[in-house]
Amino acid sequence: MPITGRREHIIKVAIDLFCEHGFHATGVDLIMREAKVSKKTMYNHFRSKDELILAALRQYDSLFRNNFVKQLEEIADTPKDKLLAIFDVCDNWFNSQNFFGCMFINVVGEYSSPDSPFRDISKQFKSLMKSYILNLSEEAGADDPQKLASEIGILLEGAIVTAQVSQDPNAARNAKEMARVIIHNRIAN
Amino acid sequence: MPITGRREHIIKVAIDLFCEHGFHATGVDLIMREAKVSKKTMYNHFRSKDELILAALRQYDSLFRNNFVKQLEEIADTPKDKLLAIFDVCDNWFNSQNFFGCMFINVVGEYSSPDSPFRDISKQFKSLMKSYILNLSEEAGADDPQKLASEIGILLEGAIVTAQVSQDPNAARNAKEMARVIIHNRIAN
DNA sequence: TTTATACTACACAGATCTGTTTCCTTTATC
DNA sequence: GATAAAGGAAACAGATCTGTGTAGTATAAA
Repeated sequence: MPITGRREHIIKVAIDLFCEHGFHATGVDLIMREAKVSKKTMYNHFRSKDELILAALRQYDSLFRNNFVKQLEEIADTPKDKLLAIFDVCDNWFNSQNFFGCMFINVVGEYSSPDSPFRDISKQFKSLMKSYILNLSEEAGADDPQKLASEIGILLEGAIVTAQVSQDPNAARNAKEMARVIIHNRIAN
Repeated sequence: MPITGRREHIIKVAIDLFCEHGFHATGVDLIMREAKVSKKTMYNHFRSKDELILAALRQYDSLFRNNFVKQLEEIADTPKDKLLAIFDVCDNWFNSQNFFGCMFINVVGEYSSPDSPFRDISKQFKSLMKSYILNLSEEAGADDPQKLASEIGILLEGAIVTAQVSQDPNAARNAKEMARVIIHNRIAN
């Protein structure tokens, strides 16, 4: 194990465990055991469990968004197609082995205090996702890009939760069909 | 305190605490303190914390659905109006003081094990909600009631999570507008 | 080779959690 | 009023959790 990668490695392991088992249920001991590092090392890199959670959320934030956009641009060219392709990327995500819903939705369920930093990061993540969608909506020539972006955002959240809780394999496809109708309805030409 | 209401009272208190703070973070001690009952009484009524969680989920399941349908029928008459009124009821819910998202979405975030009874109850709750929506879709004369019900369901989940995580006050209204478009698109006459 | 840094392994402290038990009091019923 | 069931208060057990401290080891740079 290269010395420089230790911190990143711990975060990576922590992300997986937090996603699968939640935040309170995932103990520091489990993380350090899975990451194969000593507790001393853990607390050398992170002052507390909360700081590790913070680091994990931050890392996952950029990781997820980069990956999401990358996949999107691989399978769609025009802004309008990209808006629709959001749900194709989701379909892959939902059917992947390690799908446990959205980490940010889940963390807000566990930490609802209005001044929790985890809430802030989650809200910011959703805001950044929406910004990207807004950009696509503008490029696609929507009559009201803000509204269309909000709507696609709701469809996205709805698909995620439906796939997670109802375990509906058609969640992404159903959301995509709605998106198609809405987009058609919200773009003049 | 009437003796017959003790069990119900504990469940009621537990529901509130589980909703606000989550399930792992809510200790048995806090519940018994808030409910003003001794630990003996708690464990006399519930074999374990898990059983209390189960009872809370079951109680909230019927409570929420009854209340939801009741509100719906108070403000809308026709099936089509009821489908739309779903999001008006949501708007009230989201703006209520004690809105911490959907208890069933939250519990699945904390207990993702495929054989967890909490998962089953959550899935069942979502299924029952969808059944009701499906009934309305049929009565409204939708071309494909199943599809419309699935779609309204996704909009509902999306609105809940958007209100909870993004704290968007327009979540319900935006979802309703989409519902209007979709319904118009899915009903022939 | 010396020295500083980061690591492992592990014991430990202190808090908290679930669940049990004890002792005593209240309450409902006969 | 006697009796039985249920509850309250609180100690307790045992597990688990976060976080610290110690002692010894590997590694990298001087």
